[in-house]
Parts: sequence; structure tokens; C-alpha cells
Amino acid sequence: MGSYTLGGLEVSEMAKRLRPTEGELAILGVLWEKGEATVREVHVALGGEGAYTTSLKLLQIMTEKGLVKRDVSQRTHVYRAAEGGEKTQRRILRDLMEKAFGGSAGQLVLRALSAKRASAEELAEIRKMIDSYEKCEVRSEK
Amino acid sequence: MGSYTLGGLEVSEMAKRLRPTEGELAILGVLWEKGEATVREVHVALGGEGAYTTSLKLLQIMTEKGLVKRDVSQRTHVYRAAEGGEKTQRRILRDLMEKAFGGSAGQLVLRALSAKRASAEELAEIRKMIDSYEKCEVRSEK
DNA sequence: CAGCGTATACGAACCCATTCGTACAATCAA
DNA sequence: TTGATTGTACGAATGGGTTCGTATACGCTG
Repeated sequence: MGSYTLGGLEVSEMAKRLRPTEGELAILGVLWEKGEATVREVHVALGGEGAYTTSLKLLQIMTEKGLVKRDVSQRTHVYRAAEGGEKTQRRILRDLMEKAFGGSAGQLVLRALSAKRASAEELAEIRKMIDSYEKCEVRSEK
Repeated sequence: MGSYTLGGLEVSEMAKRLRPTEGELAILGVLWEKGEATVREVHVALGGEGAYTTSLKLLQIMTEKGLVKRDVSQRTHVYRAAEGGEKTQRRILRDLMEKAFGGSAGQLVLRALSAKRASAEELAEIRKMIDSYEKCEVRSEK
């Protein structure tokens, strides 16, 4: 109850409900960057290809799913992402970890670094994060 | 030609063709671990839930897609993953990078590390990888 | 006020992944 | 040999995501 299985893996309904599809993710990317946007703004930010109503429909579905919040006070509705990008990204990565990396964050990270090089600034940031992790480790092992 | 757009992002047909679905990924996980396996072995490794023919069908579809190779010399077919796990994992991560992290490996890695803690051994490995990256960076900047 | 541009709402079609049932061939045991 | 078991092949139903066309309402401008 509250969960189902697929390919032998358990996935909570909640996680599924908030797991954006590919098209939804593209829209969320726009909203995360802009903060808020109208359907038209989203549509042009996505390249303006395809029908306008396709973007509209997707935004409407996302509203139903709770992925975005909508301001209806004006004729032209304004949308915002329901969740910050970081939270959603973490959820997606946790999901992928389970599905394709045996639940190991380290394996995923190693593969990501070998898949594409990160900038020097980002590498430094990653190192800093590992440092703070390892400091915490020493403390907890004492 | 050879590519299509979705949500404003370009995705090559090749990448799509080799992008496993969720169910396919679960099966690939089994094959990567075992090296090779029959339908039955895959099915029980997946928990044995659902109909046996579901696993069979998926394997057949994956054969068509070229995701797995099949040895038909015996009555009971034996399957192997067409690609190694590392290559597929890299492809998946590169894809996710584009879709949800603005193409940045560093952002993905940072988010992954904040999503779930990696083991001390893995952290050490990651650090080593960054070291070798940065060494190379110095060399190329001179 | 009439008409044009732009907005939302929504149904219908389409494709794809997943699941299952059924048909049928091969193998093994009684 | 006959029946049970185990295998593959494959059609069909289902569900979800995506796309588009159409209907309809709002607001502005002539």
C-alpha cells in the first residue's frame, strides 16, 4: 500500500507522483531559472517549436500533479515550480541511484565524472564537500 | 534527420535507441551482475513477481532494440547485455546532465553527494579522480 | 459594436512501455 | 507413448506522456 514494484524495485507512490517526466523537466528548468513565467514565456524559452497549446496542456497537467503552482488572479496565468530545483534534482538522483547504481552515490559520482569533465571551480567545490564529509566521518568514528 | 526535439532539447536517435527504460534497466542490472542469464534466471532475480512471460517479452523487445544479445543455439536462450554497464551508465548520466543539470557534470555530482552519502572508500576514490583531473588541468594551462 | 489577437479548457489521437493470456513446440518422466 | 512441465512467440489490453485541433472567453482597437 502506498507503493508498487517494478522490475523488483520498490518505488513509493509519493516519489512517483513528484518524479517529473522529460517534458515536465524541461519546463521546470525554465521555471527554476526564471522564478516564474507565463505559458507564452515558457513556450518561447523552450524554443517555440510545436504548438503553443502543447506547452499549455503540459503546464495544466503539471498543475494537477502539484509540480507547479499557478497564479490565476490575472487573465494570463503565472506559473512557479512547486519545489526548488535542488530538492527535485536530489530526488531524481536518488531514484537513479537505486535503479542503475545499486543505491551507491559514490558509483554514480565516479561514473558522472568519467562521463564528462567538470570545471575547475566545480571540482574545487566537490573537493570541499568531500572534505567536510570526511571531517564528519572522523568525528563520528571517534 | 537522425534527431528530434523534445522540450527544446535535441536528442540523437542513437542515444534514444540505447537509452533503456526502467524495466529494461532492471534486467540489464541482472545481466551486468551475472554476465549472462536465461529468462528464468532473470525473472527470479527480479523477484519472480508478475508473469514469467513479462520478463520474456521484455527480453525479446530488448533483443530487437539491440540492448541485449541472445544465444539461441540451445532451446533455452541465454542473454547477455550488449554493452557494459559503465558505458550505459555514462550515457544515462550524460543524458540526465543535459535534461536536468544544464549540462554540468559538477552540478550533478554536488547534488548527488548531497542526496546521499558515499562510503569512505568511494569518497577516497572520488578524490583521487579529481586529483588526476586537476593535475591534467595544470599541465594544459601552462 | 465588430473583429482580431491572445488566452484557457479540453477532447482525441498517437506512440511507447508494460503486462498478461494464449498458442504451440520441445523435453522429460511415468 | 502420453501427459506434465518448461520453453518461445506473439497478439491484445492497459496506462501514461505528448501533441494537436477546436471551442470558447477576454481585451483591445478600429
